[in-house]
Amino acid sequence: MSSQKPTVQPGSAGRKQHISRDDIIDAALKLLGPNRSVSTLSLREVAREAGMAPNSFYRHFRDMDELAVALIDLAGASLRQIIGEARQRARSEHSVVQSCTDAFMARLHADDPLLHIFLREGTVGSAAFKQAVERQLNFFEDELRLDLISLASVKKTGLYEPALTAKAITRLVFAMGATALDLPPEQHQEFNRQIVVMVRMVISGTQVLAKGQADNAAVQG
Amino acid sequence: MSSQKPTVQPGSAGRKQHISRDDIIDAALKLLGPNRSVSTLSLREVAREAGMAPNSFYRHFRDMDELAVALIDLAGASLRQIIGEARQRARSEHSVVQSCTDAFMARLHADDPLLHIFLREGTVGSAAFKQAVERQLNFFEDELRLDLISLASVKKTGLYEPALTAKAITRLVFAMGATALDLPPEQHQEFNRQIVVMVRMVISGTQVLAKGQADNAAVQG
DNA sequence: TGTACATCAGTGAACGCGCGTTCACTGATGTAC
DNA sequence: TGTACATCAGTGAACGCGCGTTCACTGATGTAC
Repeated sequence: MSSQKPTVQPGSAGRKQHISRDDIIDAALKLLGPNRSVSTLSLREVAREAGMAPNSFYRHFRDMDELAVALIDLAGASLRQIIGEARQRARSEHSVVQSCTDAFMARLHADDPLLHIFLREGTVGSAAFKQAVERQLNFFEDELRLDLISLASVKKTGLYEPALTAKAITRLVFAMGATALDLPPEQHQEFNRQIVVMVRMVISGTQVLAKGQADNAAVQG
Repeated sequence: MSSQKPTVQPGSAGRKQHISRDDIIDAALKLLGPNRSVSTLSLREVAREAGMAPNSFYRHFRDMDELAVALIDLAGASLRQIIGEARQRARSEHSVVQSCTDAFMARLHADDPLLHIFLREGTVGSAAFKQAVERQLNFFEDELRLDLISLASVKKTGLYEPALTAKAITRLVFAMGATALDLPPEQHQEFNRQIVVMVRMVISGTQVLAKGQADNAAVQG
């Protein structure tokens, strides 16, 4: 039960039968935990945790950067699935935005290392890494954009620049989420409230701007 | 004119006369440039750039982390001064928010390494580092809060939770700024437009929420 | 003014360490005949 | 069912490197007398 030792079963001979990409990814995630940064992981450390020789790493990834990109893609896919489920659930019950925000924050407070990387380290690292993060964020923005459009159509409200609105909400929520990772649990509830209000501000704002635009057009037209 | 060599004057004997904290900070900034991350700087590298022996570093900083905190404090102070000047200028002329946003983005596109660190690396690093970033952000939020209050009072508009509004704007602008660092110059203008619209959304939103609140109170009172 | 001395910001040399990467290897697995 | 062989994911050993940190030192500067 020693917590830091690599997880190698005692009976295993010198040579591992098979190592998969997922084994390596799992090892990396185990090491990352809630507070460590990807950039502080070393190839040897990951190999050690995966119970394999350091040079075996190269059979699966070109370098640590490629591993980092894999982690981000995984994090994005995982989070999007969760948000997607929340979106489905919300169709019938209550506000889509509220439901998605709840799901996001539940995940946030679950201390998922994948999400931590996504939120924290999107702006540092190699160009490839940053592009991977940006790509995942764009997926979110795109799905949210569609939500906002259908929401506006149902509620008969305006919507000023849907793409920009989606971007603002996404970036705001992710930025706030990143700082929330360092918050003590007793502040989670207040934090959740703040996020919801902020999102409401942006949505109310986009409706006002849309209305202003429509009024203008009416005057001119 | 070789670009990467440490800046040591040829005539200097083995021993430096005097090394200041600022010399070390300058060396760090020179190394950081537009794209490198603080966490990739080594003590020896900074010392080399400053033209001093590695161990001399300890005469000025406990470790690299203390240097990083010093950089952040510097970045915050510098940016706040610029924003402060923009705020003063705006008093008479035009919108405070517009003016501050302009100043922020001008600075952003000036490739100031200090600002890069501030925007990019606020969510990684040691606890002390993250707290330093958070502290600087809170300064911004506080000043913006006061601006928003006086703005609302002048324009006779409502203001729902000034502190939260200020926080939303600050975080949104900084998050967008961080991603903007990787944008090619020809997209700067479009980016600036997006930021301004986003801020307008939040401000319009807070006014709507305040109005809703007031109406509610009127009905109940 | 001169001398003795304390201070302390600078230094050179050395330490042990973990790192990424390379090399030639090995042995399990699948396939052709 | 056997046998020979190709493939290739695994390995151990070794490399050179830059790192953070330590130690005892030195010599410029300021101060007391």
